Amino acid sequence: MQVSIFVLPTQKNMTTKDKIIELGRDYVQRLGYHSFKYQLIANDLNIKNAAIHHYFPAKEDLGVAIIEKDRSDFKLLTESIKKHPLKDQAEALLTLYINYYNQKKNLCIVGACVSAFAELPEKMALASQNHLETIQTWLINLLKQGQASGEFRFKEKPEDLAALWISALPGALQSAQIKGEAHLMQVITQLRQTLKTQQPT
Amino acid sequence: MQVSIFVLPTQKNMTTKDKIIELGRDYVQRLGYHSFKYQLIANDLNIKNAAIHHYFPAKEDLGVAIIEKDRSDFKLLTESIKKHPLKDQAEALLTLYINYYNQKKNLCIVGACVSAFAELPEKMALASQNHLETIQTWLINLLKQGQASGEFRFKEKPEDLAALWISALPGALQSAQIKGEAHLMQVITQLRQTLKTQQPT
DNA sequence: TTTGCTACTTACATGCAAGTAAGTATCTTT
DNA sequence: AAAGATACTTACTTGCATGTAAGTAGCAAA
Repeated sequence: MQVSIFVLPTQKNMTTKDKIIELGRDYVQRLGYHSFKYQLIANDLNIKNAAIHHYFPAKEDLGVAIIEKDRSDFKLLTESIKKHPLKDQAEALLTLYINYYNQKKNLCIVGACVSAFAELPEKMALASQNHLETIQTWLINLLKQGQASGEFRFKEKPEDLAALWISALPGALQSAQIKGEAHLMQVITQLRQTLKTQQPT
Repeated sequence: MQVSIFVLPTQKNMTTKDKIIELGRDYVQRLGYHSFKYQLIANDLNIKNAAIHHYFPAKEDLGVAIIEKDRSDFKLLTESIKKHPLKDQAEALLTLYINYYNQKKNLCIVGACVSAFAELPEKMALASQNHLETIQTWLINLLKQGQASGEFRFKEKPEDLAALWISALPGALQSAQIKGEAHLMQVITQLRQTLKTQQPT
Protein backbone atom coordinates (compact mmCIF):
# COMPACT_ATOMS: atom_id res chain seq x y z
CA MET A 1 0.00 0.00 0.00
CA GLN A 2 2.87 2.31 0.78
CA VAL A 3 4.58 3.29 -2.43
CA SER A 4 7.57 5.52 -1.88
CA ILE A 5 8.28 7.92 0.89
CA PHE A 6 10.29 10.26 -1.23
CA VAL A 7 7.94 11.11 -4.03
CA LEU A 8 9.37 13.54 -6.54
CA PRO A 9 7.44 16.77 -6.30
CA THR A 10 7.19 17.21 -10.04
CA GLN A 11 7.52 14.82 -12.96
CA LYS A 12 8.37 15.32 -16.60
CA ASN A 13 4.96 14.54 -17.99
CA MET A 14 3.18 17.05 -15.79
CA THR A 15 1.99 20.37 -17.10
CA THR A 16 3.59 23.51 -15.72
CA LYS A 17 0.31 24.33 -14.03
CA ASP A 18 0.30 21.02 -12.19
CA LYS A 19 3.96 21.40 -11.27
CA ILE A 20 3.17 24.79 -9.76
CA ILE A 21 0.41 23.26 -7.66
CA GLU A 22 2.65 20.41 -6.48
CA LEU A 23 5.55 22.68 -5.58
CA GLY A 24 3.15 25.13 -3.96
CA ARG A 25 1.72 22.37 -1.81
CA ASP A 26 5.24 21.36 -0.80
CA TYR A 27 6.15 24.86 0.26
CA VAL A 28 2.87 25.43 2.08
CA GLN A 29 3.45 22.26 4.07
CA ARG A 30 7.01 23.27 4.93
CA LEU A 31 6.66 27.01 5.46
CA GLY A 32 2.99 27.82 5.89
CA TYR A 33 0.78 29.75 3.49
CA HIS A 34 2.02 33.26 4.21
CA SER A 35 5.69 32.33 4.11
CA PHE A 36 5.60 30.59 0.78
CA LYS A 37 6.34 32.95 -2.12
CA TYR A 38 5.85 32.72 -5.86
CA GLN A 39 9.57 33.31 -6.28
CA LEU A 40 10.42 29.96 -4.69
CA ILE A 41 8.37 28.05 -7.22
CA ALA A 42 9.60 30.19 -10.09
CA ASN A 43 13.21 29.39 -9.19
CA ASP A 44 12.51 25.66 -8.99
CA LEU A 45 10.87 25.62 -12.41
CA ASN A 46 13.31 28.08 -14.03
CA ILE A 47 10.53 30.38 -15.01
CA LYS A 48 9.77 33.97 -14.08
CA ASN A 49 7.55 35.10 -11.30
CA ALA A 50 4.95 36.50 -13.66
CA ALA A 51 4.53 33.11 -15.33
CA ILE A 52 2.87 31.86 -12.18
CA HIS A 53 0.50 34.81 -12.23
CA HIS A 54 -0.41 33.69 -15.74
CA TYR A 55 -1.86 30.49 -14.30
CA PHE A 56 -2.92 31.82 -10.91
CA PRO A 57 -3.58 35.58 -11.10
CA ALA A 58 -3.74 35.93 -7.32
CA LYS A 59 -1.95 33.91 -4.67
CA GLU A 60 -5.35 33.07 -3.28
CA ASP A 61 -6.17 31.24 -6.52
CA LEU A 62 -3.13 29.02 -6.15
CA GLY A 63 -3.99 28.53 -2.50
CA VAL A 64 -7.43 27.24 -3.41
CA ALA A 65 -5.99 24.98 -6.12
CA ILE A 66 -3.55 23.49 -3.62
CA ILE A 67 -6.27 22.74 -1.11
CA GLU A 68 -8.53 21.20 -3.72
CA LYS A 69 -5.70 19.06 -5.08
CA ASP A 70 -4.97 17.83 -1.60
CA ARG A 71 -8.61 17.08 -0.98
CA SER A 72 -8.90 15.28 -4.28
CA ASP A 73 -5.81 13.20 -3.48
CA PHE A 74 -7.30 12.30 -0.13
CA LYS A 75 -10.50 11.15 -1.76
CA LEU A 76 -8.55 9.05 -4.26
CA LEU A 77 -6.53 7.46 -1.47
CA THR A 78 -9.51 6.58 0.68
CA GLU A 79 -11.46 5.37 -2.32
CA SER A 80 -8.58 3.12 -3.37
CA ILE A 81 -8.44 1.37 -0.01
CA LYS A 82 -12.09 1.25 0.92
CA LYS A 83 -12.23 -2.53 0.60
CA HIS A 84 -9.26 -3.05 2.90
CA PRO A 85 -9.69 -4.07 6.54
CA LEU A 86 -10.90 -1.09 8.55
CA LYS A 87 -7.82 -1.16 10.73
CA ASP A 88 -5.62 -0.79 7.65
CA GLN A 89 -7.70 2.13 6.47
CA ALA A 90 -7.15 3.88 9.78
CA GLU A 91 -3.47 3.06 9.52
CA ALA A 92 -3.36 4.75 6.12
CA LEU A 93 -4.23 8.05 7.76
CA LEU A 94 -1.50 7.59 10.34
CA THR A 95 0.96 6.66 7.59
CA LEU A 96 0.13 9.86 5.78
CA TYR A 97 1.37 11.86 8.74
CA ILE A 98 4.47 9.72 9.24
CA ASN A 99 5.29 10.30 5.58
CA TYR A 100 4.81 14.04 5.95
CA TYR A 101 7.26 14.00 8.81
CA ASN A 102 9.82 12.03 6.84
CA GLN A 103 9.47 14.48 3.98
CA LYS A 104 10.06 17.34 6.39
CA LYS A 105 6.57 18.63 5.83
CA ASN A 106 5.51 19.60 9.31
CA LEU A 107 2.16 20.96 8.34
CA CYS A 108 -0.62 19.05 6.69
CA ILE A 109 -2.63 21.24 4.34
CA VAL A 110 -5.51 21.50 6.78
CA GLY A 111 -3.08 22.32 9.58
CA ALA A 112 -1.43 25.00 7.47
CA CYS A 113 -4.84 26.52 6.79
CA VAL A 114 -6.21 26.51 10.32
CA SER A 115 -2.99 27.85 11.80
CA ALA A 116 -3.21 30.82 9.43
CA PHE A 117 -6.99 30.94 9.35
CA ALA A 118 -7.52 34.49 10.60
CA GLU A 119 -5.46 35.88 7.72
CA LEU A 120 -6.71 33.50 5.07
CA PRO A 121 -8.58 34.80 1.99
CA GLU A 122 -12.23 33.84 2.08
CA LYS A 123 -12.12 31.35 -0.79
CA MET A 124 -9.28 29.49 0.89
CA ALA A 125 -11.16 29.46 4.17
CA LEU A 126 -14.11 27.83 2.45
CA ALA A 127 -11.92 25.34 0.61
CA SER A 128 -10.13 24.30 3.79
CA GLN A 129 -13.45 23.96 5.56
CA ASN A 130 -14.60 21.55 2.86
CA HIS A 131 -11.32 19.66 3.04
CA LEU A 132 -11.56 19.21 6.79
CA GLU A 133 -15.18 18.18 6.45
CA THR A 134 -14.19 15.50 3.93
CA ILE A 135 -11.59 14.01 6.24
CA GLN A 136 -13.82 14.19 9.27
CA THR A 137 -16.76 12.56 7.52
CA TRP A 138 -14.58 9.77 6.17
CA LEU A 139 -13.10 9.10 9.60
CA ILE A 140 -16.41 9.15 11.46
CA ASN A 141 -17.80 6.70 8.93
CA LEU A 142 -14.81 4.43 9.30
CA LEU A 143 -15.15 4.45 13.07
CA LYS A 144 -18.87 3.74 12.90
CA GLN A 145 -18.30 0.80 10.59
CA GLY A 146 -15.65 -0.57 12.86
CA GLN A 147 -17.84 -0.17 15.89
CA ALA A 148 -20.71 -1.92 14.17
CA SER A 149 -18.59 -4.79 12.92
CA GLY A 150 -16.71 -5.22 16.17
CA GLU A 151 -13.40 -4.60 14.46
CA PHE A 152 -13.06 -1.60 16.77
CA ARG A 153 -14.26 -1.89 20.32
CA PHE A 154 -14.05 1.63 21.64
CA LYS A 155 -16.79 2.93 23.91
CA GLU A 156 -16.62 6.59 22.93
CA LYS A 157 -18.82 8.31 20.39
CA PRO A 158 -17.27 8.00 16.92
CA GLU A 159 -17.62 11.77 16.49
CA ASP A 160 -15.63 12.44 19.63
CA LEU A 161 -12.87 10.05 18.70
CA ALA A 162 -12.69 11.50 15.20
CA ALA A 163 -12.36 14.98 16.71
CA LEU A 164 -9.41 13.76 18.77
CA TRP A 165 -7.71 12.20 15.76
CA ILE A 166 -8.06 15.20 13.47
CA SER A 167 -6.76 17.51 16.17
CA ALA A 168 -3.96 15.35 17.50
CA LEU A 169 -2.41 14.40 14.16
CA PRO A 170 -1.87 17.92 12.80
CA GLY A 171 -0.80 19.05 16.27
CA ALA A 172 1.69 16.21 16.66
CA LEU A 173 3.13 16.83 13.20
CA GLN A 174 3.71 20.45 14.13
CA SER A 175 5.26 19.83 17.51
CA ALA A 176 7.42 17.05 16.10
CA GLN A 177 9.51 19.85 14.64
CA ILE A 178 10.63 20.54 18.19
CA LYS A 179 10.22 17.19 19.89
CA GLY A 180 11.26 14.94 17.05
CA GLU A 181 9.85 11.85 15.40
CA ALA A 182 9.49 9.98 18.67
CA HIS A 183 6.88 12.49 19.76
CA LEU A 184 4.79 11.90 16.66
CA MET A 185 5.08 8.16 17.19
CA GLN A 186 3.95 8.48 20.82
CA VAL A 187 0.82 10.29 19.70
CA ILE A 188 0.18 7.73 17.00
CA THR A 189 0.59 4.94 19.54
CA GLN A 190 -2.04 6.57 21.71
CA LEU A 191 -4.42 7.03 18.80
CA ARG A 192 -4.03 3.38 17.78
CA GLN A 193 -5.01 2.34 21.26
CA THR A 194 -8.20 4.38 21.14
CA LEU A 195 -9.53 1.97 18.53
CA LYS A 196 -9.28 -1.02 20.90
CA THR A 197 -8.62 -3.41 18.08
CA GLN A 198 -8.15 -7.10 18.83
CA GLN A 199 -4.66 -7.62 20.24
CA PRO A 200 -2.61 -10.08 18.18
CA THR A 201 -1.77 -12.95 20.61
CA MET B 1 -9.48 29.34 40.67
CA GLN B 2 -10.83 30.83 37.48
CA VAL B 3 -10.69 34.60 37.68
CA SER B 4 -12.18 36.26 34.66
CA ILE B 5 -12.42 35.03 31.12
CA PHE B 6 -12.19 38.47 29.60
CA VAL B 7 -8.99 39.82 30.99
CA LEU B 8 -8.16 43.28 29.73
CA PRO B 9 -5.05 43.01 27.59
CA THR B 10 -3.45 46.07 29.14
CA GLN B 11 -3.98 47.91 32.39
CA LYS B 12 -3.24 51.44 33.50
CA ASN B 13 -0.47 50.60 35.93
CA MET B 14 1.51 48.64 33.35
CA THR B 15 4.57 50.06 31.68
CA THR B 16 4.46 50.66 27.95
CA LYS B 17 6.94 47.85 27.50
CA ASP B 18 4.68 45.39 29.28
CA LYS B 19 1.65 46.62 27.36
CA ILE B 20 3.54 45.98 24.12
CA ILE B 21 4.28 42.42 25.21
CA GLU B 22 0.68 41.79 26.23
CA LEU B 23 -0.77 43.19 23.02
CA GLY B 24 1.87 41.36 21.03
CA ARG B 25 0.91 38.10 22.66
CA ASP B 26 -2.74 38.77 21.84
CA TYR B 27 -2.01 39.38 18.20
CA VAL B 28 0.32 36.40 17.91
CA GLN B 29 -2.41 34.17 19.31
CA ARG B 30 -5.01 35.59 16.93
CA LEU B 31 -2.99 36.05 13.75
CA GLY B 32 0.21 34.07 14.06
CA TYR B 33 3.72 35.46 14.39
CA HIS B 34 4.30 36.51 10.79
CA SER B 35 0.93 38.20 10.40
CA PHE B 36 1.18 40.37 13.48
CA LYS B 37 2.71 43.77 12.76
CA TYR B 38 4.20 46.48 14.95
CA GLN B 39 1.66 48.89 13.47
CA LEU B 40 -1.24 47.06 15.12
CA ILE B 41 0.24 47.51 18.57
CA ALA B 42 1.27 51.09 17.84
CA ASN B 43 -2.30 51.97 16.90
CA ASP B 44 -3.72 50.37 20.03
CA LEU B 45 -1.34 52.30 22.26
CA ASN B 46 -1.49 55.56 20.28
CA ILE B 47 2.21 55.60 19.77
CA LYS B 48 4.34 55.48 16.67
CA ASN B 49 5.80 52.42 15.09
CA ALA B 50 9.34 53.42 15.95
CA ALA B 51 8.49 53.59 19.65
CA ILE B 52 8.16 49.82 19.66
CA HIS B 53 11.57 49.50 18.05
CA HIS B 54 12.86 51.57 20.97
CA TYR B 55 11.91 48.74 23.33
CA PHE B 56 12.35 45.84 20.93
CA PRO B 57 14.86 46.73 18.19
CA ALA B 58 13.96 43.70 16.12
CA LYS B 59 10.65 41.87 15.88
CA GLU B 60 12.50 38.76 16.97
CA ASP B 61 13.24 40.46 20.31
CA LEU B 62 9.56 41.06 20.95
CA GLY B 63 8.84 37.52 19.85
CA VAL B 64 11.22 36.14 22.44
CA ALA B 65 9.78 38.42 25.14
CA ILE B 66 6.27 37.21 24.33
CA ILE B 67 7.26 33.57 24.59
CA GLU B 68 9.11 34.10 27.85
CA LYS B 69 6.20 36.03 29.33
CA ASP B 70 3.88 33.22 28.38
CA ARG B 71 6.21 30.65 29.85
CA SER B 72 6.58 32.66 33.03
CA ASP B 73 2.80 32.98 33.33
CA PHE B 74 2.46 29.25 32.90
CA LYS B 75 4.95 28.61 35.68
CA LEU B 76 3.12 31.04 37.97
CA LEU B 77 -0.19 29.34 37.24
CA THR B 78 1.05 25.82 37.86
CA GLU B 79 2.95 26.91 40.96
CA SER B 80 -0.16 28.59 42.35
CA ILE B 81 -2.24 25.42 42.09
CA LYS B 82 0.31 22.78 42.91
CA LYS B 83 -1.41 21.88 46.17
CA HIS B 84 -4.78 21.38 44.51
CA PRO B 85 -6.12 17.92 43.69
CA LEU B 86 -4.28 16.51 40.68
CA LYS B 87 -7.47 16.29 38.68
CA ASP B 88 -8.04 20.03 39.19
CA GLN B 89 -4.52 20.76 38.06
CA ALA B 90 -5.12 18.86 34.85
CA GLU B 91 -8.41 20.70 34.46
CA ALA B 92 -6.55 24.00 34.72
CA LEU B 93 -4.68 23.19 31.51
CA LEU B 94 -7.94 22.35 29.76
CA THR B 95 -9.50 25.56 31.06
CA LEU B 96 -6.62 27.54 29.62
CA TYR B 97 -7.53 26.34 26.15
CA ILE B 98 -11.26 26.91 26.65
CA ASN B 99 -10.46 30.46 27.70
CA TYR B 100 -8.28 30.98 24.65
CA TYR B 101 -11.17 29.90 22.49
CA ASN B 102 -13.59 32.25 24.24
CA GLN B 103 -11.14 35.08 23.74
CA LYS B 104 -10.93 34.24 20.04
CA LYS B 105 -7.31 33.30 20.41
CA ASN B 106 -7.09 30.22 18.25
CA LEU B 107 -3.40 29.68 18.70
CA CYS B 108 -1.64 29.05 21.95
CA ILE B 109 1.84 30.56 21.98
CA VAL B 110 3.49 27.19 21.48
CA GLY B 111 1.06 26.41 18.68
CA ALA B 112 1.80 29.72 17.01
CA CYS B 113 5.52 28.97 17.21
CA VAL B 114 5.46 25.42 15.92
CA SER B 115 3.10 26.25 13.07
CA ALA B 116 5.57 28.91 11.89
CA PHE B 117 8.65 27.07 13.04
CA ALA B 118 10.49 26.81 9.72
CA GLU B 119 10.47 30.60 9.35
CA LEU B 120 11.12 31.43 12.99
CA PRO B 121 14.27 33.34 14.04
CA GLU B 122 16.66 31.14 15.96
CA LYS B 123 16.21 32.79 19.34
CA MET B 124 12.48 32.35 19.11
CA ALA B 125 12.90 28.73 18.12
CA LEU B 126 14.96 28.15 21.25
CA ALA B 127 12.54 30.05 23.47
CA SER B 128 9.57 28.09 22.17
CA GLN B 129 11.47 24.86 22.64
CA ASN B 130 12.02 25.77 26.29
CA HIS B 131 8.38 26.74 26.68
CA LEU B 132 7.15 23.46 25.29
CA GLU B 133 9.63 21.59 27.46
CA THR B 134 8.28 23.36 30.54
CA ILE B 135 4.70 22.40 29.78
CA GLN B 136 5.60 18.84 28.88
CA THR B 137 7.70 18.30 32.00
CA TRP B 138 4.96 19.70 34.21
CA LEU B 139 2.34 17.48 32.60
CA ILE B 140 4.42 14.30 32.73
CA ASN B 141 5.07 14.93 36.39
CA LEU B 142 1.42 15.50 37.10
CA LEU B 143 0.49 12.28 35.34
CA LYS B 144 3.15 10.32 37.20
CA GLN B 145 1.95 11.64 40.52
CA GLY B 146 -1.62 10.76 39.68
CA GLN B 147 -0.63 7.30 38.57
CA ALA B 148 1.33 6.73 41.77
CA SER B 149 -1.44 8.00 44.02
CA GLY B 150 -4.19 6.18 42.17
CA GLU B 151 -5.96 9.44 41.42
CA PHE B 152 -5.45 8.60 37.77
CA ARG B 153 -5.78 5.02 36.66
CA PHE B 154 -4.57 5.07 33.07
CA LYS B 155 -2.44 2.22 31.80
CA GLU B 156 -0.41 4.15 29.24
CA LYS B 157 3.04 5.58 29.80
CA PRO B 158 2.75 9.10 31.25
CA GLU B 159 5.09 10.35 28.53
CA ASP B 160 2.84 9.03 25.78
CA LEU B 161 -0.27 10.47 27.32
CA ALA B 162 1.43 13.82 27.78
CA ALA B 163 2.45 13.78 24.12
CA LEU B 164 -1.17 13.25 23.16
CA TRP B 165 -2.35 16.12 25.34
CA ILE B 166 0.17 18.66 24.15
CA SER B 167 -0.55 17.80 20.54
CA ALA B 168 -4.31 17.53 20.74
CA LEU B 169 -4.96 20.74 22.65
CA PRO B 170 -3.16 23.13 20.29
CA GLY B 171 -4.56 21.20 17.35
CA ALA B 172 -8.10 21.34 18.64
CA LEU B 173 -7.84 25.05 19.37
CA GLN B 174 -6.75 25.63 15.79
CA SER B 175 -9.40 23.49 14.14
CA ALA B 176 -12.07 24.95 16.40
CA GLN B 177 -11.86 28.00 14.17
CA ILE B 178 -13.54 25.90 11.51
CA LYS B 179 -15.45 23.33 13.52
CA GLY B 180 -16.53 25.51 16.42
CA GLU B 181 -16.44 25.26 20.18
CA ALA B 182 -18.16 21.88 20.20
CA HIS B 183 -15.15 20.39 18.48
CA LEU B 184 -12.79 21.68 21.14
CA MET B 185 -15.09 20.30 23.82
CA GLN B 186 -15.18 16.89 22.15
CA VAL B 187 -11.41 16.72 22.24
CA ILE B 188 -11.34 17.84 25.84
CA THR B 189 -13.90 15.20 26.72
CA GLN B 190 -11.67 12.56 25.18
CA LEU B 191 -8.60 13.84 27.00
CA ARG B 192 -10.44 13.82 30.32
CA GLN B 193 -11.30 10.20 29.78
CA THR B 194 -7.69 9.27 29.22
CA LEU B 195 -7.02 10.02 32.89
CA LYS B 196 -9.49 7.35 34.06
CA THR B 197 -10.32 9.28 37.18
CA GLN B 198 -12.80 7.82 39.66
CA GLN B 199 -16.31 8.36 38.32
CA PRO B 200 -18.49 10.38 40.74
CA THR B 201 -21.39 8.03 41.67
C1' DT C 1 -0.91 32.15 -44.71
C1' DT C 2 -2.87 34.60 -41.52
C1' DT C 3 -5.25 34.60 -37.39
C1' DG C 4 -5.31 33.56 -32.90
C1' DC C 5 -4.29 31.08 -28.77
C1' DT C 6 -1.00 29.41 -25.28
C1' DA C 7 2.91 30.06 -22.60
C1' DC C 8 5.58 32.59 -21.27
C1' DT C 9 9.31 37.21 -20.54
C1' DT C 10 10.43 42.04 -19.64
C1' DA C 11 9.76 45.81 -17.15
C1' DC C 12 7.47 48.19 -14.03
C1' DA C 13 4.03 50.01 -10.24
C1' DT C 14 2.43 49.60 -5.70
C1' DG C 15 2.33 48.93 -1.10
C1' DC C 16 3.79 47.56 3.02
C1' DA C 17 6.57 46.13 6.96
C1' DA C 18 11.09 46.26 9.16
C1' DG C 19 14.38 48.96 10.65
C1' DT C 20 17.36 53.33 11.46
C1' DA C 21 19.09 58.02 12.39
C1' DA C 22 18.45 62.09 14.43
C1' DG C 23 15.87 65.12 17.06
C1' DT C 24 12.86 66.61 21.21
C1' DA C 25 10.52 66.68 25.66
C1' DT C 26 10.48 65.29 30.25
C1' DC C 27 12.08 63.51 34.27
C1' DT C 28 16.19 62.15 37.34
C1' DT C 29 20.33 62.44 39.51
C1' DT C 30 24.28 64.91 41.20
C1' DA D 1 21.61 74.18 37.39
C1' DA D 2 23.87 70.96 34.47
C1' DA D 3 24.24 66.36 32.66
C1' DG D 4 22.43 62.35 31.45
C1' DA D 5 19.01 58.94 30.84
C1' DT D 6 14.29 57.70 29.35
C1' DA D 7 10.53 57.74 26.23
C1' DC D 8 9.27 58.76 22.68
C1' DT D 9 8.44 61.39 17.38
C1' DT D 10 9.71 62.63 12.67
C1' DA D 11 11.35 61.37 8.62
C1' DC D 12 13.54 58.42 6.10
C1' DT D 13 15.78 54.00 3.77
C1' DT D 14 15.53 49.43 2.30
C1' DG D 15 13.84 45.41 0.57
C1' DC D 16 10.66 42.42 -0.91
C1' DA D 17 6.23 40.27 -2.40
C1' DT D 18 2.15 40.97 -5.01
C1' DG D 19 0.41 42.11 -9.04
C1' DT D 20 0.01 44.24 -13.88
C1' DA D 21 0.72 45.76 -18.66
C1' DA D 22 2.66 44.98 -22.75
C1' DG D 23 5.33 42.38 -25.67
C1' DT D 24 7.21 37.92 -27.97
C1' DA D 25 7.85 33.16 -29.66
C1' DG D 26 5.83 29.06 -31.18
C1' DC D 27 2.25 26.03 -32.35
C1' DA D 28 -2.49 25.17 -34.17
C1' DA D 29 -6.54 25.71 -36.70
C1' DA D 30 -9.19 27.81 -40.61
